[in-house]
Amino acid sequence: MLADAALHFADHGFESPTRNLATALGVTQALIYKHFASKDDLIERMLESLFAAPGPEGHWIDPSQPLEPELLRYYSKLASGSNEVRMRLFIRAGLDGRSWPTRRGSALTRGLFLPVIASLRCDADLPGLDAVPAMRGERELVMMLHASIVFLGIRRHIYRMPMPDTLDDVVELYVSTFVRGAAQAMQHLHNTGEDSLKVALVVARE
Amino acid sequence: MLADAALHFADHGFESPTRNLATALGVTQALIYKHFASKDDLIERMLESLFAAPGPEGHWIDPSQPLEPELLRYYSKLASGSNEVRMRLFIRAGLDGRSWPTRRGSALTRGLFLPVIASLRCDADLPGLDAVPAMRGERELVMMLHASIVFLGIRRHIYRMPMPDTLDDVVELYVSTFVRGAAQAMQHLHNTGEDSLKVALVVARE
DNA sequence: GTCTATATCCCGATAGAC
DNA sequence: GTCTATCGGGATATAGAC
Repeated sequence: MLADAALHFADHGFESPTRNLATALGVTQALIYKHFASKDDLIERMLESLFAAPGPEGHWIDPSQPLEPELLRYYSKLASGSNEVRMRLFIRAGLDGRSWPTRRGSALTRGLFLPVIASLRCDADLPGLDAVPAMRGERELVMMLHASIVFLGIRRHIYRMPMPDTLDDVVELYVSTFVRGAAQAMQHLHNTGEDSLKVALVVARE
Repeated sequence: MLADAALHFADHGFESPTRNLATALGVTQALIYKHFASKDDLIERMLESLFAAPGPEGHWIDPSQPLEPELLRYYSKLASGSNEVRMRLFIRAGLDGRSWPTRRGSALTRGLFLPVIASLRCDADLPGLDAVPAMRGERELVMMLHASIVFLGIRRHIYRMPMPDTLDDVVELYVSTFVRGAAQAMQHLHNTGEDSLKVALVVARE
């Protein structure tokens, strides 16, 4: 039931009347209020079921493996498995000031960005994260790749632009371009003097 | 008046009641219907005033100038001047299936992507666009940089994450990382055999 | 141009039968 | 669990005075 509600709200927005939702579910409007205290209660529980992922606690990228294949594996899966319902609700939630999108930030930093930074450091013969904490600039650097992949999903699922079935070729293009560019960017970040990009990253412990 | 309506709808969504809009404008609700045939008429004319920009017809990037400073100039301006109202309405319009977002695609290709591709070709000693038409992979490559910059605006204006006042340092990081990575990506794109990334780009004449 | 007043319909939510 | 029926408020849009 929550999954069907998600499908409906993803398409029609949270302001869609409960009567329309009920029709889509094949039940009467009144029944919704036997299961949920209010419309907002339904929406929040639906978002929770989607975004409060129990989530793998470990790293999504293995920093002990070569970086480029790891990124390819992760982002190919992300791009091909990118779910229209999830993405549209994630953006709608952001526009409406619901808190789910921002809550996921620290999980992303711990599961993805930090291991990628560790791997980039290793490849560039730079000190590990134990010796020198991750810097804001390093996170922004990894965010560059992440943003470009997520944006493929925005083009496909938010604007519904025509896209080929597979984006593996584009993901490969982005990952290889990033890895080559990032090697020099990492050197630059670690060699310059004081800089706002060098500020140590504070990662919420959740 | 349209500008004030834009401000209101950007925050509260297109479903916001006309009464609330009228209050924000400091007029009565009935007055809106003396100026606009319907609520949807008002919304469409507001979006038109924002997105049907007469627009500079020429290139936004000068392909005869060195690429990196040109990109820095263009994207610093885009990132710092990125307008919250415009961005939120652009995303809302996309979610609601309004046509303005997709209509702007070809202007972007002609004004930005094609000149950048021309400049990248030149730097890599590759044939010009007259000899070999722009390829899909080249546009996707430039899109990588574009997406990463636009995503900064999404973090700031859609999710309203705390961001520093200036993002010039991040823009500089992205542009330099891109330019270095793109040099090799361009060679790769032009040297491989048949590939979906090599398909010639069709640009709508508008 | 801007207002008051109002028609008509639709929304979220509840009551209560089966 | 699911339905029918309905309440009170709020939505878009119109009528008509100043």
